[in-house]
Order: sequence, then structure tokens, then C-alpha cells
Amino acid sequence: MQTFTISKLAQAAGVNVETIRFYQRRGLLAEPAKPLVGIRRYGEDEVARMLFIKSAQRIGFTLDEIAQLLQLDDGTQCKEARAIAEHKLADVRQRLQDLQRIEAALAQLVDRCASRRGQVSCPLIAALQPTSPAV
Amino acid sequence: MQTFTISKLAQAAGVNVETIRFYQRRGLLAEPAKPLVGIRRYGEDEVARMLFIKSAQRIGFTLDEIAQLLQLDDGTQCKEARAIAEHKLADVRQRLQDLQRIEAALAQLVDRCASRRGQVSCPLIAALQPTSPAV
DNA sequence: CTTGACTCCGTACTTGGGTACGGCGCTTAT
DNA sequence: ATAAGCGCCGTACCCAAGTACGGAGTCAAG
Repeated sequence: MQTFTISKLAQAAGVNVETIRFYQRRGLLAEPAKPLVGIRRYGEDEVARMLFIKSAQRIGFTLDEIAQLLQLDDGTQCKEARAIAEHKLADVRQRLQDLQRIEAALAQLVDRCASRRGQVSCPLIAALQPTSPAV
Repeated sequence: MQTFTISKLAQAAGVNVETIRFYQRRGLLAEPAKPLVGIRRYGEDEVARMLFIKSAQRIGFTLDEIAQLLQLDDGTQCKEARAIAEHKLADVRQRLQDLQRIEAALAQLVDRCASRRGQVSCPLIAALQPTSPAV
């Protein structure tokens, strides 16, 4: 069921062919073995993987971090995978908090603007005050 | 109450002095007027602003986006600020969803690893399947 | 009134994440 | 059997976000 050529894969993932190749070099995506005759083919798994990478990136993970995340998935070494996963989980939760605060602040801002009440003080900057001990 | 020198500001924000100057050039942080005699001083506002920038960055906003966010705050032009804010809000909510899915997937992964049950299939990649129509 | 630490400013370098390009080699339709 | 259009591969280039550096000015302590 390996039906995609590299350019179809790129298209399906909404990226450039070069990006696929770049990820292969970086070890984020395996290069399927080159058949003795013909060209490499890709399947839905690779599409999913690419979409995952792109989503993770939008959230602020670096390619190295994403590589780690993906290894958790691939890996069969549960003990160590677990440690990494827990670490990442804490990280993710921190980001979630920050994002939620920004969401609240933005929503508030929109709301205040809509109702034209008084001066907008500083909900955005205030949003990220309490926590954030400079990772 | 302008008590910080640039290096104290940098220290308080957990960044490099050069980074402060870089942000000033990019318009993310105002350069206080240079007193006729002496050096520039900064206050708590600038510290807060720096911490905000760093938090927003960790979440995946670019400096340009952060500049926009900050303008919403500074600006007195509510109508247009509102439009930008609403747009960003949608964006933030999408990110939140992605992050929440990753969180769930990671938690599940940790859980499975802990209990040593069968093969880890692919919770992470699965996590970001349904949505994400390639922004 | 000099020495050392710091500011100021410009320019140059670095790193991460790609993009672009050019030559070659398949392979498939004509 | 040949030309078009991809795939394959390496190298070079690009932009964002800093970081490093070097010379000149400033200020405070000894």
C-alpha cells in the first residue's frame, strides 16, 4: 500500500519536496529502501508523520524535540522512553498554561474593545506575569 | 522608578544584553530617551514586557506576531485592534487544541510504559490526525 | 586622574529551518 | 529510442533570531 511518490507525499503534507528530503537527512522521516528497480514510495504513515511534525512545530517544538517525541513512538525501549515522555509532558503542560493565559487575555481584550469600556490597561502582559521562571 | 541598567534588565529577563538591544531595533521594546548626561534606565514595565516576549515565543509566536500582540496592548485604536485580536485568538485556540492532544498522547504513553502493556501503537501521531488541515 | 566595569553602537558571525539549483538517471508515452 | 517529466543527490543560498566583537564614551572608586 505504498502509493505516494515523494512529490505526492509533499503535496499531501502541504510542504515542499525539499522539506521532505531535509527531514530525511535530519532523521525525522525514514527513507524507504530504494527498490533495485524504480523509485521510492511512501504510504499514509508518512503523511501522518509529516502532518504531525508540522503541527508540533506550530506549537513551538523544535525539530530536535520533535525527533525525540517521534522516537518515543517508534522506540520499544519503554523505560527510557518513559523518562523522556514525562519530561516533555511537564514542558507541554507549561506551554498549555501560557497559551491558556494568552487566550484569556486576548478574549478579554476583544471583549473590552467590543464594549468600549475605559482604558485597556494591559491584560496581555499581565497574563504571563505570575509564573514563567525563565526556563 | 527607573532603576535597571540594561544589563540588570537583561539579567531580570534571563536574556543577554544583546538580545535587549536586538529587540529595541526590532521595535519590540522602546529605547528610553538617553539622558543628556548618563545612561539609559529601565523599569519593571520593561522587565514584564521582556518576560512576556519570552513566554509568547516559547508558545510558538514569532517576533513579528509578538510585536502585533504588544501593539494591541499599547494601541488606543480599539476597532482595528479587535480584529487582530480575534484573528490571533482563533490561532491560539488551534494551538491549544494541538497541544492538548499532544498532552493526552504523552500522558497515555507514559501510562502504558508504566504498566508495560503490549505494544505502543502510535498515540502521538494519532493525536494530531483528525484536525490540522495544513495551515 | 586613572583604572575597571559598564554602556553604546555598528557590523559581522552563527544556528535552525528550510529553499533553490543543477546535473544525472529512470521510465513511460509517443 | 528518444524526449519529458520526475526522482535522486549534493551543494549553495536564504531568512529569523539571536550572539559576538571591537572601539568609543561614561561613571565611580581608589
